[in-house]
Amino acid sequence: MSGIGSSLVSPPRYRSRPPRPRSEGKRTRIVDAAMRHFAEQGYHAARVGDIAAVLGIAKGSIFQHFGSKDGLFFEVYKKAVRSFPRYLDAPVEVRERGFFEVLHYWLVRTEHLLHEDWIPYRVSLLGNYGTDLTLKREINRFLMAEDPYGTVAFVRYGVQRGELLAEMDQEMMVSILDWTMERFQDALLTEELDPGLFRRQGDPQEKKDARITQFLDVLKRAIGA
Amino acid sequence: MSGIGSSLVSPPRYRSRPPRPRSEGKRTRIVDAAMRHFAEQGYHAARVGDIAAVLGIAKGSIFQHFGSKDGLFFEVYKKAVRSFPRYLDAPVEVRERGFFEVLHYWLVRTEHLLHEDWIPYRVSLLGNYGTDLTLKREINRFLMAEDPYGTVAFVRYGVQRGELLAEMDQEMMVSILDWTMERFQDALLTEELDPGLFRRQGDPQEKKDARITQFLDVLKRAIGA
DNA sequence: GAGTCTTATGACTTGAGGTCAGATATGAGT
DNA sequence: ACTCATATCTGACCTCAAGTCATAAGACTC
Repeated sequence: MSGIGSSLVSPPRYRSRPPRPRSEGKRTRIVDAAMRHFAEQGYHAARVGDIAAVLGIAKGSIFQHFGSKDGLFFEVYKKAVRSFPRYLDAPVEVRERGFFEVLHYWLVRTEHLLHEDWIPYRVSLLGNYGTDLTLKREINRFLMAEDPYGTVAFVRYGVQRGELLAEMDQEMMVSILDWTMERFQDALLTEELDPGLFRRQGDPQEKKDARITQFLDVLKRAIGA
Repeated sequence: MSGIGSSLVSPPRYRSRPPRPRSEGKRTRIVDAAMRHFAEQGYHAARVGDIAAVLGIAKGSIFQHFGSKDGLFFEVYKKAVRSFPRYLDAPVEVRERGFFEVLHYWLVRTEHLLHEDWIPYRVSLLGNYGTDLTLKREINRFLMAEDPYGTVAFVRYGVQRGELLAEMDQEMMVSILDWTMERFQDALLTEELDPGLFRRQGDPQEKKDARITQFLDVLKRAIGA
């Protein structure tokens, strides 16, 4: 844990310009193996040496490519988050039914996506709550810069359709949506990934559905037109 | 970072029953020094050895008392959070003006409290976002068990006064309040403690007040009667 | 003041992140 | 093919902080 912010982002010095294809491929393989490892072990328990061993390469190699454990995790986190769908990626017929139908679609859907591949979800959980404030700052910068879930566009969409309050500050609505959706999904997901991490223990399916509906009602009242 | 959950909570084995007064006093002194140190350095950069050095005691002593760095931090975190006021600690005249006036009171007030003593706020930030999922789980258990801000009682108060929706699940309202208040306060506070940690950079005071009003409006719509 | 329990000490062990000089591969130019 | 420059890989090595533990010191009881 270096703590030097800059070393997090800037890759090794000799990377003067062109990332050779061989290098690019190896980076990808490292990130994939690391993603799995972080997801399984958690940030602290994960060992860079173990990741190298799994890949059959030298530990030093990983540090050449990513500079530090932080740096490696940051790449892993970005890849994980980028693999998630954006709000407006919902099917057209869902989108046509409106803003809150899209939200409903994704809330229900998240659970299925989780079962298909829980690894990136665990990584995003780690990035959001389980690393270090220094890293968290990088992560927040990334989330603000990329808006990976497309929340901004989604809110604009809701306003254009007249489903969201036109007179409310859009940035406020984006924040509210980000905050509550993240927490609500964490609460749903961690029942399976990390029992006890957030409120409540596993509920039966019908209660989950009821909670989703209830949660959407709250949101509708909060920012709906 | 042991990762063994139990070692986190259960202090050293020989603590069969009665915590002698001498021991209790020393624990307190260690926790206070550690709180300052964690707040200043962050979780990872903080060194148990440094804390011991400041106190002029042996590092081993700290481990005797708290078992691990995690264990020490957990105590520090609990103390920090317990030092915060509960919602219903607001002055009577504010309480009489109603649920949302109490919220407003604390949102404005938080900034002042922060300036008086930023240390526990930073520690709570560390506990919420900057340590480890294992520790985070303990922390969430603690928050659920103790409800240190008195959110449950506060929501009940709002319902009794007829200011909150009687027909909505109270636990849902508690969650919504916890989630959004925490994040909103983080956003306000970290502008000063950790610029760039959350959305937006420092705004002028009048914009902050406007945001508070706006945020309260959202909450009123969301869960208000 | 002997005996017993509690607490403090600091040298020691462990182990993971990180470094770097040298070995090795790659690819272009001739 | 051969050379040479550049990119990449390696693994022994270093650093440093968490955590351990045998021993010493203190405190309390009778």
